[in-house]
Amino acid sequence: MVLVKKTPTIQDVARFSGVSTATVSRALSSPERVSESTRARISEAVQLTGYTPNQSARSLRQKTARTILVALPDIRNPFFSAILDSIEREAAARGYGVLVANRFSGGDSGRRMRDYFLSNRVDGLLLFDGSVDLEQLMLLTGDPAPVPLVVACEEIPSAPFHTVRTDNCYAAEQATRHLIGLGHTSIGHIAGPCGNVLTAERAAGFRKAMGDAGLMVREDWLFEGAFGMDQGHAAGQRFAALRERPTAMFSANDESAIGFLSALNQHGIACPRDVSLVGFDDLDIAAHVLPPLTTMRQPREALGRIAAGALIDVIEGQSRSRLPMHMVLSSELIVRGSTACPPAHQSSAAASVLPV
Amino acid sequence: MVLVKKTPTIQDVARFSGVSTATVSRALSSPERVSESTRARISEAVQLTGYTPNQSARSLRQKTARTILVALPDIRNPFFSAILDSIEREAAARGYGVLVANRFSGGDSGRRMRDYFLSNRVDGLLLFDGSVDLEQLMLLTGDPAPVPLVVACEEIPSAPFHTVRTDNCYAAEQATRHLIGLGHTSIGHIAGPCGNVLTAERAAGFRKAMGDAGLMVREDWLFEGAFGMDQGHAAGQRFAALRERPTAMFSANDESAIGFLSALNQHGIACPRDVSLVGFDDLDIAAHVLPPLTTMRQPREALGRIAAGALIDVIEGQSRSRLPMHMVLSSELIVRGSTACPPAHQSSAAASVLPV
DNA sequence: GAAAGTAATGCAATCGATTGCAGAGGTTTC
DNA sequence: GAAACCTCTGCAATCGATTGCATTACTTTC
Repeated sequence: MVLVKKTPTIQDVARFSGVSTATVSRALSSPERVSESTRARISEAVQLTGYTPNQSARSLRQKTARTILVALPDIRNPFFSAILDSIEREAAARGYGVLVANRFSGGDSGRRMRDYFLSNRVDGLLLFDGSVDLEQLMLLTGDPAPVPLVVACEEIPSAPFHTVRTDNCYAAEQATRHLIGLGHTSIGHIAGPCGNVLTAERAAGFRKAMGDAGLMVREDWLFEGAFGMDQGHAAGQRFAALRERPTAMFSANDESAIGFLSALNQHGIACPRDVSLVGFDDLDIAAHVLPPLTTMRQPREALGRIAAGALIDVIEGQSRSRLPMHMVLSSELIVRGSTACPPAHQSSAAASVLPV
Repeated sequence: MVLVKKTPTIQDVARFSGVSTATVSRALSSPERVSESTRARISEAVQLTGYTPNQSARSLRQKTARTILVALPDIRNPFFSAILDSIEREAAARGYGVLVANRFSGGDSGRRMRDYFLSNRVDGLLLFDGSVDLEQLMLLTGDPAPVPLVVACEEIPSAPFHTVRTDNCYAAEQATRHLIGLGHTSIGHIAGPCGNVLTAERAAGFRKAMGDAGLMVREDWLFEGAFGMDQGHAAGQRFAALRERPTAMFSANDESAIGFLSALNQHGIACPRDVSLVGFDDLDIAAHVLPPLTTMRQPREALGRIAAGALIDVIEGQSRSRLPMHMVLSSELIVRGSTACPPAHQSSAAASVLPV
């Protein structure tokens, strides 16, 4: 009694409109090659049957999947989830689906990626995780014709791919200069996980700004935040235990900074009175912690959009240049309440007043 | 000179191992049907050629995509990104890919979903967005054989699908009781966006706990937080402007609560001294704001894992029951620093002491 | 008015894996 | 020793859309 409706195929449409499947296919993909009247009959039949092309059949024939793979280190990180949002939007607008592969590092990541391509599930890869083993993937094709791949955020030096990233080094420099401009001379740094390219770049920017200003970088004022709130908190604990503390800190990301802040509070260290703090990323939360966090805003929406667009351009062979392009987006300093002049300034001002 | 390596097919493996493609196929999918020696030769050839089955061909023949579609209202929301993380893990473990469709509501959502199924791109749908139009999707098949679909978080009453969710109403009740247990009698509520099922359930739990305790719910102490930090902040502004304020607030989610907190701080209203605050979700950030947020922890990891598992069971026809199952996970109260006894208690205690 | 050109359409091969059916060769059963 | 029954394997159809080539029926050109 139950009428099992088969999902309509191109055959059904062809039968309904009294033409061959070839004509139906052409009517849908290159309408100008089909006469007006036939086209009308076909689109009527499409309406009637509710036909949608079978993607598997199309993929098999055309060897494209109309799907991209996004490999992320940790999707729970709000930094990445915002990017994924804009990737998804751009991809959907261009008719591509988005497959996510999370925590995409570790031993067999190369093989897993390779399988995605070999099994024809995806046309391209958007890689946000620099720790992935690319060697395996590179085996896929000869060197001169690598798989469509765009590397985002992380830098993979000398690889023949487009990259999209923000200028971490310069941004870190700017963040540090902001503190220096406020009068701070003793400044520490909460770094990311070691081995990470971002960590290295941001630390380099910090050192550069310090060096340019003729300030010393004290190794005991460098903490590892590893990009997590808990690790930032731990850094805060160690900070509180210092005999001599810097008057300002630059954190390599907002999450570390927020964890750091919460530890400060536990120890009765006030921000920005006792210590100024600059974060990195401008997560939504940054404006809402106490005090609101001064931070370097990363253009997350643009990053995802541009990376996805570039990848699809490569897939469709529309990439403007044959050579790998390296796109660098710039960050913006957002000054909020977590930075102020150093207490030393005030006391030295006081000192210079009192003796008079 | 460039050797274009074609991606290896089952034909190549067959040729290498001197058997037919049928045997190779069987060796890979049901090894027990192939003799030991042949199997060895085949797996050697697989190694040698680096063969991976073409998923499009397989999908076409078997009418399965080994992919699920996850429809989310907003992936940037950390609540959802944590769930997506566990979905992805569970799906990957069972050999399924995860396609994400973000902001999956609005006019044509039904048609978009229908197309995903009709085009054979996905085998099932994990729906986190109650505002999606299911009618269109239901047209796909007869009523008795609906598409594999699991509805998570949101409740769609009387629909013939498995659902996985947390007991929002009871959890909200518990959260409110926690405040009542501390001695609060004037309690307000920051609600979610109106029209949302979660909003309604959490508000209902709030009202239930208040009613059970014989407490009045004052309509001017109900704010709309709409689940965003900015809206929570706005609610905080309105709270600060009240002539008479409640001594405690229950917020329908952590983000609203955090926005609310930041507004309180701007107005010099101290939490928990002047007002206690309970959130909902236990985002990572909740432990790191100031004061650390008391909140109802949602079992996010379990939610994603169970929902994905249930969906794949349905897809593979292993679903234990033919009837829709309604799984309800329970939440846990995490008491942190944002809740305390009401100031009224202290002053009344003081009052009762002083006159003596 | 013949040759050439063009527009619209159909035929049938093709993509790569799966699977129903059948056959070959061997073993068990009575 | 014939019938029945395995086990292992191959043949060829099949899934649904795309596309190179061929065909038909006009139109244009000189």
